[in-house]
Amino acid sequence: MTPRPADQIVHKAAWLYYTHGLRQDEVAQRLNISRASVALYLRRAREAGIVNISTSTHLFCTDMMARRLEDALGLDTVWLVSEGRLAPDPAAEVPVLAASVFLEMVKNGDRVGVAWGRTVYAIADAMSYADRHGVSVVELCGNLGSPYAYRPDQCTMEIARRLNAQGLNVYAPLVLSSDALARGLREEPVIREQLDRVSACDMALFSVGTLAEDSHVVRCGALSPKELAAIKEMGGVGVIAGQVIAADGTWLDCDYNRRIISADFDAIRAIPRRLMVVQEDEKLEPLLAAINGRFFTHLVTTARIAERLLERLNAKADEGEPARISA
Amino acid sequence: MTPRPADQIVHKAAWLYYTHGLRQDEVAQRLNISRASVALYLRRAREAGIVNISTSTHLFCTDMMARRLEDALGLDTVWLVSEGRLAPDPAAEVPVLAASVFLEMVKNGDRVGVAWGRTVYAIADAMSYADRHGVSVVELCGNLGSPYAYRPDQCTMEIARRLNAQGLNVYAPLVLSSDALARGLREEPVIREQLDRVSACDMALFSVGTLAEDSHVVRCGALSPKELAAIKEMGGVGVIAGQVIAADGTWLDCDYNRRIISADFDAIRAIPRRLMVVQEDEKLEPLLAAINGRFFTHLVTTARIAERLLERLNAKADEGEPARISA
DNA sequence: ATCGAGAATTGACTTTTGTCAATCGTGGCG
DNA sequence: CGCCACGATTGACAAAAGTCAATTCTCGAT
Repeated sequence: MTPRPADQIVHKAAWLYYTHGLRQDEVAQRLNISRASVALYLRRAREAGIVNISTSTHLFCTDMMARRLEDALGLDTVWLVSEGRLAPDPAAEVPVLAASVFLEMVKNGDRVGVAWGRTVYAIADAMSYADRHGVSVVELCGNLGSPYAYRPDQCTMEIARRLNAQGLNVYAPLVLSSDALARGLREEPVIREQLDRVSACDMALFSVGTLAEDSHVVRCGALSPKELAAIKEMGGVGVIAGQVIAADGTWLDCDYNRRIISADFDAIRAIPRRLMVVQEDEKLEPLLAAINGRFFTHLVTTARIAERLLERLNAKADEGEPARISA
Repeated sequence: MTPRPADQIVHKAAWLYYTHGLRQDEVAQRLNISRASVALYLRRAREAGIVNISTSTHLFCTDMMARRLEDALGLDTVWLVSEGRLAPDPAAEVPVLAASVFLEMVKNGDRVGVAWGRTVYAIADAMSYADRHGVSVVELCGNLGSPYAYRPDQCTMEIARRLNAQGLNVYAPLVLSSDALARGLREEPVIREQLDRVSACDMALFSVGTLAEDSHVVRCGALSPKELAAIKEMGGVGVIAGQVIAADGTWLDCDYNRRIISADFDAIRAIPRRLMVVQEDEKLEPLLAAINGRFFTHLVTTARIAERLLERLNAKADEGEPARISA
């Protein structure tokens, strides 16, 4: 790869400025260009990810509530955003924090599984560029062909781009029209292989979906309002990687779930580090279900949700039913 | 590591400033402190590693290496060609890159000194035509009368033609049969004047030669295999503008060198911009010698050579002998 | 050769950041 | 209880960085 002269000078300016700590006018002098150009090049370097600036997320796991959640749920680490001067709207801050946490969690050579949805997309969007080696990003579930704004493959590819990693998509639709077809497709070697990659992941990133009329699965066309009602009737409370789960965190045995191409829940649970991100207050119930299903080991959410989570856990504990929830 | 309360505010300031891109005064307002404090906290955050600013190593690894070489050798600019789709054989790309680098470096009215050799000839060959005014191209050393393919005057004239410049040759053989004759010739006013032109050059272009059996100096007939062996015995490792240099970059005091008509090393070093071009892996040792002799300010070579160069420099530095190499 | 569109570059100006002496607050000690 | 010492904080100024309209350069089309 012969360097283009244009990039060369941008990189050089960034090197002198950030690595050597020269001032812009010194850089300009060295490169025989105007200081204004240096400022321009530096901006480009930042935008192109030649320079990475990351901030420690330590601040958000110092909360007492975060500690209590970790203990109560047996989680590895919990990060909480509380409202205050720092974050006028905590929910809006969640993807930003999640992006930083995610970057801190990804190590060189990792294989990372990502699900999809509005939350995951927002995280991808907030993520800064990072300089990882040998990372691959794989989809945890099938795709949606429709021209929906947050397509699974877009999430995957965008995150891969930011990590300078390889993106691997699943070449199948998320939801098929019949059980039989889905079963057949799952047995296809290509698809089989792609889904098997999941358990070999080093970490995973996902959110949990709700089962409301305006929820993601409905709006993206995977689930019709009529089906939705039936599924809720049967005990569905949330969505993990496209599949419906019951309140106890188990796979719901329903027609819809049988028509899905997605990672097996056991395969997901085999991934050592699994980051769950929850923004919306409405996701409390689905989140509780995900907890019961032991879907995640790390959590980023708002203090408000954490509070309500703890209330619910304590209530359960008082009723003498701690077995399921406190792992 | 429980954070001290004092660290909390540093974290917050860093988060708002670096992750959210607020200005210092905005951060100050949010945290109810003075902007001066924010500036102080941010400095601490950087020093404590709460924020991490790094330049990408993977995405621009050849650029990184170039920057490191520049730093280690105190060079003005280093350009590297690495293998890739564009250049299956990086060495073959070197003259092409060198030609465009050279053209960028030549300004109207410049006097350019060129040495000769296969590399320089290849550069001349790869050079596109440019419309410079008042440029003159002068030879850095005497000529070879023999019908050798890459004659010094051919290099000079070809480059002059491409630059629309005036070519000035040295009207003397490169190597004479006796010390005395060479000394006499050097005192000739015409020759004297021609060699004196060298230090008045604005830039120079050259490569460094090896001292192998099949090397340029041998094949062109300047040096017999027997003489070659003797010279290597005496510590010769490379050739600059027809003259043999030792590993430390100094002129080798030998019979051959005394019979040469070429530019004085101090005159060459007086030229402000000096472009060294190295294609072949075998030239590592001669190149190291040329570095020690501070013969060049700009370098075009392959990533492979750069890598080995850095290894060697680091090895030297570890042995506590950095004085010579890191200028 | 000439022209013009679009990109790159720059000088001049504004905004933001860095610095430091002066001030404030706090805890230890006589 | 007052006083001192010392780190934290700040206001004011200097330095550096950001911005943008004007200019120059580039390159392709006529």
